[in-house]
Amino acid sequence: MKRVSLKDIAKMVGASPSTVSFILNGKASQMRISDELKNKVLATAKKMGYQPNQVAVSLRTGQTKILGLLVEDISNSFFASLAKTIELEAEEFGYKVVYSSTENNSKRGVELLRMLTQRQVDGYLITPTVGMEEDIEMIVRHKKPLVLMDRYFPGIDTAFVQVDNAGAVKKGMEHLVNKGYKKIAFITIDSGMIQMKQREEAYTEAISRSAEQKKKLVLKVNFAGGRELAIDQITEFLKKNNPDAVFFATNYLGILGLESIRAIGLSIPTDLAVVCFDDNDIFRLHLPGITVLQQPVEAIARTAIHILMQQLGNNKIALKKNQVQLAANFISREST
Amino acid sequence: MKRVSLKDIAKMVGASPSTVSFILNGKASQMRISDELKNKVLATAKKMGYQPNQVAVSLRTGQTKILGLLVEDISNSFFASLAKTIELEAEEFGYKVVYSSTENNSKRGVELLRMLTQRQVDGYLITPTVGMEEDIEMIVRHKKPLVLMDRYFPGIDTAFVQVDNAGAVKKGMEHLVNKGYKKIAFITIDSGMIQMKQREEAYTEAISRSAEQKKKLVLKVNFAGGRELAIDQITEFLKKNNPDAVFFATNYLGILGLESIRAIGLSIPTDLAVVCFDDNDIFRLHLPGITVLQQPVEAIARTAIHILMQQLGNNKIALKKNQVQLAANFISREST
DNA sequence: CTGAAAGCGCTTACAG
DNA sequence: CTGAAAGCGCTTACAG
Repeated sequence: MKRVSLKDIAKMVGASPSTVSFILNGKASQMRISDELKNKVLATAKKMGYQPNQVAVSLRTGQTKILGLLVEDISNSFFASLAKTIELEAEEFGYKVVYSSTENNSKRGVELLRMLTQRQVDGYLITPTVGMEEDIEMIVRHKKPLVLMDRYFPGIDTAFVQVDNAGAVKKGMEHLVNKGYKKIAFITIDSGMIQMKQREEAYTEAISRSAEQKKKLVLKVNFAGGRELAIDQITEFLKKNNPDAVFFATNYLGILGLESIRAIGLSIPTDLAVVCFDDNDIFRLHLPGITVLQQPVEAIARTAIHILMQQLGNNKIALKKNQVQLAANFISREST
Repeated sequence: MKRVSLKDIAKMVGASPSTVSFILNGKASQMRISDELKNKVLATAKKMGYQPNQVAVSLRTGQTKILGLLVEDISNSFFASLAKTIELEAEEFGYKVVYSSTENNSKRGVELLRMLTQRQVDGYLITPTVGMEEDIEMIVRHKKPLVLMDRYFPGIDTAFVQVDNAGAVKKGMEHLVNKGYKKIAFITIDSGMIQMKQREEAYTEAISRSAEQKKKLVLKVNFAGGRELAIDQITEFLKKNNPDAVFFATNYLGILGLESIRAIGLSIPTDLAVVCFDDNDIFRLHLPGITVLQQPVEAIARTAIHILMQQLGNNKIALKKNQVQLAANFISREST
């Protein structure tokens, strides 16, 4: 069964395709088309189950009404809720979102970006990885609507929205210091991306200000070997350095860290206090509950969409800034 | 900066658009185009950063090379990893996947389905909700490639892939019975979809076979009131009926249930044993670990893609069946 | 008030 | 070996 086209309907009612197109697009009165013809066309379209071919519409109008969203990993809870909120927000403006995961692999990221370009998306929402600089610059040069999220490239002038990483880590560190912890470790990943640098710098800064702790204690976990090896790295680090508190720089590090802490047999917070960046069902349900810096995911998504919509000329509200940092929420639980 | 088209390149090198098209599509030798021209075209395309307009290609060829995936909720870990595996598998066959969440809302589901149709996806992978019957039938009538996942409509003849729900619940119930539990409750949702019915029926069946337990003990949680109210329903049910074991029918019910159990102050498994359908980071990390029936997510995704590819005529391997049930993995932890 | 025509950017049978 | 032409299904300025 072939799908019915505009032309089919035109033939059926004995009008021209253009007239049918006007009617179906709600321009009947504007084009002073008779109500009789209008109703006939509408009825026929409905009866025949007409669905416009969006591919043709897109080619003709130059607009796909699709936004391309690239996140690091859609199966990570932070990115999943980011994607979900963005999808819902975009719908409000009549846009559909297609999303994919870069898996933090720049080759994959670049390929996906090109694919989005070839599919003619109207705008881009990207959490870039190292290595995507050139392709991002290309989008900027083409003056395509673009908002980076969670991170950005300091050397490239684009809109972006992220959590205030420095402020969040500062808040967490102050909490630990005030509670009297004197040997606070920071566990992060070996990444060149700005958001991880910001977090680590804030830790370094906090230590340099501390009267009690003189030495940084940083582990950069290498993920190349997979999950088990990552846990081993954390275990070894904790055993060797014996900190009294640990700050995990991302939610997945925190999850691995909890496994590691359990394997060693340390009890939280007596042997070791724990703070983690990003909230998560696991941290809430864990016994004891884990103290976290929760990212304002919904606000990040909403802000990103608003900035993008402004670039697309779809927004009434004029935003002042297109480079935004939003404060994290400090949630104190029993782990500290 | 406008994007460069085939025609631009043709003009640039002084050849016709058709020749350029053949070269760019790797048909140069087949069309006996001179190596000189070929290299010139390739070099020019590269230099000018040519990217084919897939919208135009799709309109012309009638193929988008896009699959539409509709899951219940992408921020649920089960569906997130399903989506991820499907995306990866589809890539192997040269297809891109666009996905969305129905949120178990049939109106939304139907709208999304139409949107996929209008976008001319080449095939559909759907976890349907109640109320999508008509639109699913429409797809079947149009003979569009379609595979349902996780559930299906008994009255509509489509391909589908799901876990063996009955077998999984049976396995879990036998485990509980063998461990000596005599008052086993089943907590599920108030859903008309087949997969939930299958799970509940298997519970009923197990109870009817049991020598020790005569009466079913079933709670159907109503989600309309949101998360907190759902927890309240579980709390009240557990307090009132005081079972010695509870079987949660989905992962999100299990998570809510753990909160509820904690709120009541019951200890697992002494006061109450727990088994849950679907595995999850939380169940693995929970103290005590939660015994689960893990769905073979990757196998489900792979099987679904293979069936779809067969329908699309892309597969070498001939599958015998297009309605598949796959066994769950029983993972015993400390909660039972 | 309504229709014929051009064109979006491609691919591919057809002609030479 | 290469080019001119048709056509995918729409939208929209133009003509009457």
